[in-house]
Amino acid sequence: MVQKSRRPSSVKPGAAAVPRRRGRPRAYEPEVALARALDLFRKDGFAATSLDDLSAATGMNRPSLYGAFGDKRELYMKSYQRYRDDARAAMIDIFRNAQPIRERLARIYAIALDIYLSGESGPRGCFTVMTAASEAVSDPEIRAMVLEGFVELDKAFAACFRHAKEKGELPVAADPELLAHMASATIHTIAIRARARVPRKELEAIVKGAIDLMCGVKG
Amino acid sequence: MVQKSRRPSSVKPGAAAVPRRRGRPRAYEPEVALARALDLFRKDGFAATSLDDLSAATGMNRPSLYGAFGDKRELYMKSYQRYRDDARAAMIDIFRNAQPIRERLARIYAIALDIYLSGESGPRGCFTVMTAASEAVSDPEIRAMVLEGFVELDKAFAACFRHAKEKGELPVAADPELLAHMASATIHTIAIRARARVPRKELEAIVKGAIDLMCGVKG
DNA sequence: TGATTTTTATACTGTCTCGCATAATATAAA
DNA sequence: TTTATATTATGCGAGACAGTATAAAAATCA
Repeated sequence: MVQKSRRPSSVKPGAAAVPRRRGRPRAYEPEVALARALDLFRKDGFAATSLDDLSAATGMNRPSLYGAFGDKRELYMKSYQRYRDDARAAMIDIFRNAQPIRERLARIYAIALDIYLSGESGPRGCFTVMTAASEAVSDPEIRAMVLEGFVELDKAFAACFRHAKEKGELPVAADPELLAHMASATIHTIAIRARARVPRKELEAIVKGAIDLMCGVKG
Repeated sequence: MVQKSRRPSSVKPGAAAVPRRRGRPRAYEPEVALARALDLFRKDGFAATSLDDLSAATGMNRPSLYGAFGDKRELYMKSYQRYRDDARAAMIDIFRNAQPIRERLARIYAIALDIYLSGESGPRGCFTVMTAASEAVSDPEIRAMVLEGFVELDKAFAACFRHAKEKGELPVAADPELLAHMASATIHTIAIRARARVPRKELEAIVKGAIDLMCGVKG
């Protein structure tokens, strides 16, 4: 459960030779460590995750953690950014390739459910929602990040609905921004319910109903 | 900021004489103390709220807290039950008196917003959602309470939509359970966004859009 | 080889944490 | 009064916690 302490000296052959750093080499890969930290934070949240836990999970001792990521709060914020980057990467081609709106929404929610339901010791939900529910109230900087997360999702959905409307898939009276809020609401409700271990089947039923309502049952 | 240490000896005149307890009288009223504890938990959550904080807020010293409510976890669970009782009480006459569905929903969401946006140091959102986002994953008993909270809300909304359908306010094709899930989703999204300090106006716009979508714009 | 640089490893510090043990206090009953 | 009971008040103790100081280790450079 620890990063292997001696990394293979192999360097990608074609890649430009990285000018070997000067001192003792790192025993960890920052990307891997950050992913492990994110795993922990997603499960228990900021306050209930100790530096000892983080140290054990990342295989880094305390001073290395500080050197690499700063204090606990900074590590949390970097973990959150990483979460957002991962989620964005998982969705990127959906938002790029234009498909029929219903298909598009179905794929988005399927990926969201994969993210929310993953985790060895139970589903972990959406990290944006978790952070909103905890640190966001008392920490302005974290609150700003969370708010940005909400807005980003709203905008992405709105773009989908606008596109669909132009294609004539939605009634002319349809309001893309409003529909986007409902699409986000659906994301939020399945994220929260996932943490209470509502089974995937039920969450999928909620998603299906939401799509029907937003796009019209006949589609 | 402390409960007055000597309570007025006045007993409700008409009420049956309470057979005075034997030992030293309590310096606190359990109901008041529980409300203060709930206030704290709603703001910072379980892990970030210390017994010292709780002691200060309730005006009870540590042993009294333990005597009255058990350990921190028990106090948290009792606070949560109290939250649910309060919310239920605030909604009771809405779910009893049958009104047009749109009016009914509007009133429910207005009360919900009052609850979510209250708090001296910023909006605190919905305690059910907060608990789902934190303790629910690792604590089965708390998870069960949270799940119950979701189900209770879903059922209450479903009853509203069923009633409206019988009255002919909704299309015959309308599915009350499905609409209930969307109504709950709307609750969840405004609860979460409230904690990120989204202004009330915006939350009200989301609510209005959701009602239009669920009930049909023409109403 | 020796000096320099960067990271790891160990251990420490002061603070906070929860839960409880003990003693003081205030009431009712005998 | 004295005794029994129920609460408050004080504070202890073992452990967890975040962050850091110091020393050892592993690499590059000269």
